[in-house]
Amino acid sequence: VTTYNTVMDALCKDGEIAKALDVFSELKENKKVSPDVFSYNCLIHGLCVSNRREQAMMLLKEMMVEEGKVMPDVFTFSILVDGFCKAGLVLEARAVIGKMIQRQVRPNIATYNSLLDGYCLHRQLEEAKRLFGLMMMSSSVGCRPNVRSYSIMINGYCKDEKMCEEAKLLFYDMIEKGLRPNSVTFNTLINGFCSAGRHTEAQELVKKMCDQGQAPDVVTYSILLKHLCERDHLNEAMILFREIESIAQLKPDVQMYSILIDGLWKAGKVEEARAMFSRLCEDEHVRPDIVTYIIVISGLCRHGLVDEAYDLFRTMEAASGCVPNADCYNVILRGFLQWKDPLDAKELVQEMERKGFSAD
RNA sequence: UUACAUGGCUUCAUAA
Repeated sequence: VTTYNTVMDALCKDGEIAKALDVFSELKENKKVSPDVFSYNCLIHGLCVSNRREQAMMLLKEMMVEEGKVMPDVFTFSILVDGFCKAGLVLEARAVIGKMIQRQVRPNIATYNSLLDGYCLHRQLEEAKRLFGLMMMSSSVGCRPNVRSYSIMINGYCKDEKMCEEAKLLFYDMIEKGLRPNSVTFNTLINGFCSAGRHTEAQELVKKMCDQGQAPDVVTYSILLKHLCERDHLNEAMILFREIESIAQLKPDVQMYSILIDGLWKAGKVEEARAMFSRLCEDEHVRPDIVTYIIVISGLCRHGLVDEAYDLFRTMEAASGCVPNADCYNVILRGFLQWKDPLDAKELVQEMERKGFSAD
């Protein structure tokens, strides 16, 4: 079973749900081995990630109906709770928690963390605070907040520029409680301060991070780069980028490249933007993804270079295995509408319709 | 062998 599960998990994480489901039916028909709770959990996870929560719920039903077979565990329910929360369906998530309690399965810290995050993402900070408060009282839900819970709350507060003071309080509170902020916690807070325009404090946090033996990572630098670009400090951004490679010895990832490319396009530095995109394409550690293409295509369009944009649009799949999605079509369509013959745009719309995409 | 937190784009909506 373990072998089957490992395969299914890998398939799910690769987005190959259909194949994972095939392996699952094969496993069901197999006379020697049968699916266990791990098999169900990883499939349910895969289905949730690909927005197929209905099907995930069907699998849960299957587990609950068939007596004496495979019983859902904390993981099963928590995965579903997380799936619903990420989709903004907090009520459904709560219903799942209700179900698990009925089945005598105790929600654990991960279950609550998902719910906390769900509230935060859904702009229900008040609810998140309430739950977090409950978690802090040892008698109530039976699990105290951990580093992740704090990071989630800090992120929630940071969504609102006016609340980063509160975020900072939480940061000190966790240290007081003996929890060590990790790089995610730092990055979250640094991003919050940068977004609020409090760059000095952000820099102090970076320093504090180093002092505590947490070296800034790719995400930390991406955050700094992004805010430098947004403030039109492209030269500084480029200098920092070079230092990231030479001094910090970090390998830029797609997101970091994309941040820079976007910043360069938006600053009108056409040649530098092109050059950075070529660098990305030549870097064997990274591959441009759909977001990168959207950035470059919209950058080209913004500067009237629609033909070049269209060329890239048509070649991206062959070059990087990146299939244009609806957003990508819309970006090139906007370029056409602005710069080209309406008939060409019309043709594009028809192509979109054939693919089931709608123009916005 | 399975679940939970941080960084990238476009449009739109909301908020102001």
